[in-house]
Amino acid sequence: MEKINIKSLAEELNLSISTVSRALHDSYEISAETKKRVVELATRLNYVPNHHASSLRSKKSKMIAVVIPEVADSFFAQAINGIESVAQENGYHVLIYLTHESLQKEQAILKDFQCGRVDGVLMSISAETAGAVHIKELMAKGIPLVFFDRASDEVETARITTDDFKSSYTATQHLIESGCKKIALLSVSDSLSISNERMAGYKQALLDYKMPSSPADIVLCTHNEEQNLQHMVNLLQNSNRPNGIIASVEKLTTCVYLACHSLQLSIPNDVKVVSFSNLQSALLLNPSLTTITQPAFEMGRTAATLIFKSLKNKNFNLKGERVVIPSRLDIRSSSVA
Amino acid sequence: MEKINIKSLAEELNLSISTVSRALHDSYEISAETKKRVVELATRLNYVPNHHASSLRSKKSKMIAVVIPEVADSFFAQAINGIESVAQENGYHVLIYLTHESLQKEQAILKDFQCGRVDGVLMSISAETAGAVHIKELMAKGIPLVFFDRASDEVETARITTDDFKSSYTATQHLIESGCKKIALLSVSDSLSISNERMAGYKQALLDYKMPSSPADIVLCTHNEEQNLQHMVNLLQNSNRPNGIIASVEKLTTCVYLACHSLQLSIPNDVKVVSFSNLQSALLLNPSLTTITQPAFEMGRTAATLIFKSLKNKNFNLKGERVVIPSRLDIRSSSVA
DNA sequence: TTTATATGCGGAAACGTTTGCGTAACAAAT
DNA sequence: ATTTGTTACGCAAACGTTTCCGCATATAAA
Repeated sequence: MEKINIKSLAEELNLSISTVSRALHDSYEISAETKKRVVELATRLNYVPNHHASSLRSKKSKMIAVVIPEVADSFFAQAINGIESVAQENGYHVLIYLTHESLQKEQAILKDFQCGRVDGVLMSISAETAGAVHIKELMAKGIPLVFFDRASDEVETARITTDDFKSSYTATQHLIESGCKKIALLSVSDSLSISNERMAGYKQALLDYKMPSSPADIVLCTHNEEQNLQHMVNLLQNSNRPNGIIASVEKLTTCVYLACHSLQLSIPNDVKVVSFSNLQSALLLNPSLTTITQPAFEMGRTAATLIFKSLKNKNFNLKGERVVIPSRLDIRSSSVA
Repeated sequence: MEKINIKSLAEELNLSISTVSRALHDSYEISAETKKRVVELATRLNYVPNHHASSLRSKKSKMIAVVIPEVADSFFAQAINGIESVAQENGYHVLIYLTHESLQKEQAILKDFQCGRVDGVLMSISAETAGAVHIKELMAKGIPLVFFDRASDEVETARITTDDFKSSYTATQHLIESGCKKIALLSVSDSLSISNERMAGYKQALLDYKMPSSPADIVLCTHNEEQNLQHMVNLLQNSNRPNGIIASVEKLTTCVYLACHSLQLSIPNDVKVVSFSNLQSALLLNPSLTTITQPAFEMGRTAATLIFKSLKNKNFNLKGERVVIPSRLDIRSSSVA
């Protein structure tokens, strides 16, 4: 079985290479009959166009990259689902890159994109990411980029987020109205805009309700489970412990529940809990967990939709695009009065 | 800023294109001094090699594809993590494809791979997948493929699985020893080898313990949550309802818990539950869930490791490779006597 | 002195496409 | 009869690499 490419098709049909190429692309310059002949032979011989050659020539890769910190979180898993579905609809392919919250990896990954490997990038920055030169450099090369969830404030481009401030405010408010007098916020970064938004919403709620706000109530967690658990235990066995906790990321829920369990503190009687979480199983927890559910799938979809819009329409400017998809507070047992 | 490629580097340095290329690849034919000059200029000018050109010429894409049914499951999320980590170590890139359990999509995706887009494929087949011509066709083109978790029996290649038969046997045994007299198995496919293994383990345990085995106890679930819930309710409000349930995939857990809750059946008193699940939050459920925890991350890692082994070493044969990584039964409240 | 051997580099083809430009044939308009 | 236009196609140049050759020069072996 010899190699089957555009050239061999052309020879077989006594046509030129260009005609075959155009026929396969359904060009208007080619007669219907010729098109039919070409397509027929192509399918018969099981012709599959070489993607590298066409990418090289056309400078379009038909690929987008998704750069995220981690995929172990159900938020990103659902987001990927959304992204992939849109990509498939548009005939695009999806590359996945995990930064593991490392700025250095993020830089290396973006740098590589300068070779034209991908036509566009969907990104949620790492917790470490402070500067943004690597992002700007990539965009300067003409590669469109849209942020979803975690965005960099230093870069002017589209960003799909959820209403972090508001949902955090609502969560805090909910805890206050449930009788909490001292509310702790578990954060995972002090630089991420998303974390700051959540923190701001929390603070604003405390302010509006004339609650004392102490810096000690804002706990910066790490990426080490054991360490976080220890943190939590320390926090909760303090005499001046909080009676309300907001976990600003899904995976911190486990620590809170475990710490409470080991200290024999009752949720929600001793301490009420609400968590930013997309866990399907939140309502099965003991007690069922009040969550701020983010529209992960939709965020993925709209981020992808937006990037394709800019890829199809070159003079569509991503700069001003700001899509905010609201989260939902699902009140369950962990926070009731 | 003019285009910066190998040619412009060569001109700038008064070297030939081939020399520059060789220098960048650290070829032995090039003097140390020349190499230094080239590399220095390359980094100074921020040169990034064009991946499409090199792939076209060298016929190596430095990409692998991961083809899975869904990513919403925490098993696949963790597996992706494992795969990506190994890929990054090897300088490879990871393409993600979701079949959404559709054979047709799976076929289209694999067909596309024939263009040389990827050097290798990691795959977990869809529940629909019966035949395997599309897989064989791809492998006939010389693209190595390794299965992880869900494999096709018709294809001779490496497969990374967990000990489905044994872990299912163990789970059943555990329920029997906890006093269950009638145990239902919730399956999601009657064709997937993995499902059949789990079913066989279950049946064998029943046999060994001289328990009656009824076809009605094996419930084939769908991909529709509502429908499954209804199924579950029907099953459990039957007068002859089971008092033990094994959920062979993670997402079925929710249905079971919800159905029990709505029927006011107590877990584990009225019905004991164990589930194949990788949910971090299993121990936080109400009651905490006994799980068969699959080594998802490790399975991803070894699958990836194996494919790279075959990519590096052309005469390494994947055919006979069978890696079985044991799952772990984590006994918790949902199944205690 | 001749013959090998290694070292360091350049020329040019090839990988499989896409695409700008040219052109033959024929019809319609002037 | 000439011009203009349309349709349908071919030629050949890119795209940026990798790699097979070839070819000097230098050193070592014969």
